[in-house]
This record gives sequence, C-alpha cells and structure tokens, in this order.
Amino acid sequence: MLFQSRTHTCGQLREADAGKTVTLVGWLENMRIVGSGLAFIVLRDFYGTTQLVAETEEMIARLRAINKESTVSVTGAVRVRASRNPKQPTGDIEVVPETVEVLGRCRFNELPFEINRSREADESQRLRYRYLDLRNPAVKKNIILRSRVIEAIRRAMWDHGFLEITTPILTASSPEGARDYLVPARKHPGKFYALPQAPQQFKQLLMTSGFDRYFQIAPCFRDEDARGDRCPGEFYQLDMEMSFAGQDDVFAVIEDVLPPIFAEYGTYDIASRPPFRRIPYLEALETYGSDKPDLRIDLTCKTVTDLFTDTGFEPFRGKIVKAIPISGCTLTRKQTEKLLADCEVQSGVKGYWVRMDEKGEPAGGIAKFAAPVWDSLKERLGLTPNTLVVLAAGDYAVKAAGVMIKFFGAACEGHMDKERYEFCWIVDFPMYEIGDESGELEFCHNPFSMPSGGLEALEKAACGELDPLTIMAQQYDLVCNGVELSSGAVRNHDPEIMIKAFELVRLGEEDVKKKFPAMYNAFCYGAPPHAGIAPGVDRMVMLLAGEDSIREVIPFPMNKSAQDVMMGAPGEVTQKQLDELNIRVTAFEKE
RNA sequence: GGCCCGAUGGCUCAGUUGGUUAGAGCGCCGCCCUGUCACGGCGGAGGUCGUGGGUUCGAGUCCCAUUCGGGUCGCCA
Repeated sequence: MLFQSRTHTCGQLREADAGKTVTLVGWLENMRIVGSGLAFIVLRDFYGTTQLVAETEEMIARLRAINKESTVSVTGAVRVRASRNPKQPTGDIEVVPETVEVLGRCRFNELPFEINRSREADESQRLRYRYLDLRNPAVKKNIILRSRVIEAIRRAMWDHGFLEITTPILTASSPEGARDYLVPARKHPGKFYALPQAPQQFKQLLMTSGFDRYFQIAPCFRDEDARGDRCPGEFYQLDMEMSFAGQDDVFAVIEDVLPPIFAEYGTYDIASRPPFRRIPYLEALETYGSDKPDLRIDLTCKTVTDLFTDTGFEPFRGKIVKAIPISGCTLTRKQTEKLLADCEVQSGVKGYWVRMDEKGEPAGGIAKFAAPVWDSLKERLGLTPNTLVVLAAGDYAVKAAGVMIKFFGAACEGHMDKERYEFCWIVDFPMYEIGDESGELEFCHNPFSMPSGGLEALEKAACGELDPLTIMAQQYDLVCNGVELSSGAVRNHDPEIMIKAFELVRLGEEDVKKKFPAMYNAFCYGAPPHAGIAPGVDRMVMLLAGEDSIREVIPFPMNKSAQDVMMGAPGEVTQKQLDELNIRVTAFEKE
C-alpha cells in the first residue's frame, strides 16, 4: 500500500519546527475531547508521542471513528501550543491535521489490557498478547536496553581482540548436567540431535584450533524448570574463552568490560572498580551464608554452635547455630517476626531473635535462653546496645542465614547501600563432593575444570595421601548484587589429568572418551592452556534494568511452564511429520 | 515432583460471623464540556464469582477434588 511517508517521527518536533507542514505516522494512543469543537489526540511511534489537535466537528468526527491503537498517517501544520506541557519532549508543539489516513485499522475498541498500563495486567495475558504489551513504552524500553547492552558488549569484546564465532545449534547431546532438548534426525531413524546447553565443547575446540580469543552471544538450551531469574528453555550467554590464559587473564577482561557497561546502562551509576573482591567459596558460605552474596549489604553471620551445645533451648541443642547481629536496628517485634516468617518461606528454616537493649541486656524473643550465654554471645558477635540478633539452627542453618542477611539487610535502615553494582568473584570451589544420594565421591560442578595442584594433587588423593575433598577446582563465579551472573573455569586441557580426575570418581579413560570424544581426541593433538567464562546476558540486562523478573528483559519469553501461549508452542504436529521422523507418541497410551 | 499463595465484568481489585438485587476504579457506549495532557461532569451496558462435587433452608464466602497462574524447594552453570 502506498502512503505518504513520514517527514518526522513522533518524538522529534520542537518549537523551532512551528510553521512546517509535516507528516507523522504511528498508533492512535488516546483522544481527549474537551468541547464540541476541540479535541486532543496522542499519536505514538517508536520514538515518542506527539499531540494532534482537532478543531472542527468534521475532524473530531473523523478521528473518533477510528479505534484507538489503529495506525494512521497524519499530515498537517506544526504550531506552538497555547498551553505547553513541560513534562513532554514534544510538549511545546502540536500538529493540526489536515488529512488523516488509516493505515492499519484496530478491529477492537476494547483491548485485553490498556497499553500504557500493561505491566499491571495478568502476566499470562501479557504474554498471550505480547505484541500489544510491547507497545507500552515502559515495556519496550527494556528490550531497547537489551539491544544497546549487547551492542556495547560486542564492541568491548572486539576491542579486547576477541573474535565472534558462531557454533552449531544442532549438535550432540552433552553430559553437562541439565536435561537436553532433543531433535529427531530424519535421516537417521532412532537418533537425535541435541540443542547445546552451552557452546562449552565447541569453544574449547576453537582454542585447540588456535583461535586465541573467542566470544559469542550464545543461545543456550536447557530443559529445566523456571525461576524468577531463570527462564525455562533458552537463554543467552556472553560466552568467551582465551588461550594460553589463566584465571587472572579472564578476570582482567571481565573487570575491564563489564563495569563501564553497568555504569553507563544501569539503573545505578556506580559499579565496582577492578579488581573485584575475591572470596573463597567456603569463606562466602561461612561469612554470608551464600555463594552469591549481595555485597551491598554489610551484614555477616557467625557460627555460635558451641555456645548452645548444652542449652535448654531444644531447637538449638546439638545443632549448628548461625547468628547475624544487626546493629542500630529499629524494627518492631511484629516487623521482625514477619521478616523471619518470610525467610522461613524461602529457606524452610525457622528463625529466632533476641535483642540487646539500651542497657546491654537480652530482651525479647529467645532472651530467656540467650541469657546464660549472654557474655560469650556479646563478645563473639561484638554486640552493642540496640542490636538485633537473628538466629537459625540445624543442617540448613547456613542457607537460612544467607536468606536472613538478604531480607534483614534490605529491611533495616543503614545496612544496605542499594544504589550501586557490587561485583565479586567466588573462587576456590571444591573439585569433589560426597554425593547426597550415592554417598560416594562425585564431581562438585563440571569435570572440565583444572584441579588446583594438577596431576600431583590428584595422584596424592588417589593413593590416600590427600583428602580429595580438599582439592580445589580452578573455577570461579561472577556475582553481582546477590545474582549469580556467570561461572567459568581454567579448563583441564591435559588428557592425562582428565583421566586421573575421572578415576577418583571411579570412571576411566573409556568414560572420558565416551563423554567428550571430540575434546579428548583434540587435546591429544596439543592443546593450549585455556580459560573462559560465560556471563548470562538476560541476567545482566535484568540487573541493569532493575527488574526482578527475567521475563521483563526478554522480547518473547515463555511462561513458567515452558510454553509460548502466543505462538502455541509446544504444539502438536501432523502424523506425516511424525512418520517421516520415525516417531511414535506414547504419551496417551497408558490411559 | 513437594510446599505456600491466588483465580470475582475487558483490566486491576474489594466483598464482614454463610443471609435480600455481588460493588469500586480504569476501559467501553451515549450525552455535555473550546486548551486538555492519567482532562472533567452526567448517564448506561457488561459478572451463572476458574471447573466439578459436597455441607446447608441458603455458598463468591465453609469442605473435598481438579485445572490454570505466581512464588519457593527439588532440579539447574
């Protein structure tokens, strides 16, 4: 269809344009009729809004006949408003339409939700009509931010000498831990491709091929359940890898690339300066009750197990007890208990409290049971008058303490400097752990990481000279404001060390070859030492946008049940398609 | 898969110890209004209260089941 192309956007016109005849295109957002011969219309496009003014019965009738949210082309003269609106960039001018052409008629005069208030609507309704939801400038801005951030990341990575290289989407199922998405192979009945959980093996192969520095805004696919900060199905990582490099080299790149982007595009202007704090994994658990501490909060927890070993307070007797002192706390008893209840919902552990009053005596909560050990507790926690102490006990006390630090840190005046981005590295993860189910030694995270101490440490562990649980992996997490952004590692590029690492968990050379055939073989041809990391793009944008739900920064997110209700995915396919793929659906046969 | 919370006009929500005709704001329709900008004023339409069963003289409200949605744990780099 031919139409008069626009001369300006809806965010462009200013007082200096008065007198010009212009053509604007966009969506009819709103109409305010203020009299029989006067009406104001808001026209919206990607760039902004411009007010149209209708001053004749004919023009008002013409515009009234058009449903809101229709697209139109309007030609008319720009003039200075009789009453200006300083709140709008285009608030000094208005356009008096001479001709109005409907380009795309909105067939409905009532929408599933009001565009400018779509964020208040039910989320499933928003996702079903995501194309309308995205018309809302407040929703759209996160997607624009996402694009800008990815642009900035690319530029920074290129500037650091990284090459962007794409890796296959249809690949082999990998033993990375999460459930794979499988794709049936038509030409190979009974066989399947898998969508990559991460480009992990490909990027390591690229290093082996001699590409010195690689990165990719990589789509990753994992068939696991959703969370507020985790999308089901697919997400994007800033995947990167460096040859002849170790932990410090990776840290240096990330510490150079991310802070300027956070400072420029973030909700807060302040981002940690390099070098970021490095906290050993075990220390993070001991001090913050979490392996993703929010360093904007100044609260820490202490172990007080020994003080309550023989206590008359049954929930603490013989249990691990963690305590968090909160100085200058002004929460009421009711507020404290409400917060503890919230913590219990999230951690599953009941919390207790006691307060040091103005005189330095225990008051409220479990004061009666704290009194016998009060002096020791005061010293251990460094208590001062008007300090609240919250406590958790039991096998999950550490985790509960972590939740308490987050909740009370956010609620108590003066313990959280919210308006900043605080990065830290969590380092020195244990290589092995005793599995919950098996009761035997297992890999703690992924087996790609280089063990600290190398072959020597593994050999000592194998012959009993060293506790394998004390072997650390050269692995690291990047954490920002309590959000785990990424994990990475110095990779194990030595086939001999690989086999040794596997032997400790009762696997052998054959298992290594079977699990990572390409990588194992490639490393046998001379591999460079290499290391990398893969910060989650969606999570970074979420932090930058100041959103709590990751779905707010994804253009077309799936719902929590991994469905796209707008497109109807997943959906059924025809019998012909199934036959071609040699697939028989058994989902309904059991009934 | 476990646990918690929720579902009432198009949207957001209120609805008392179970008791007459289920309310409000926004949106929609009509009328009025010549400088609005979250315009305003008056009037109107629109709901078998997620679904199925039960208790009761009587259920939006109580009980059971179920579906859907959100949170959380399991799971997940």
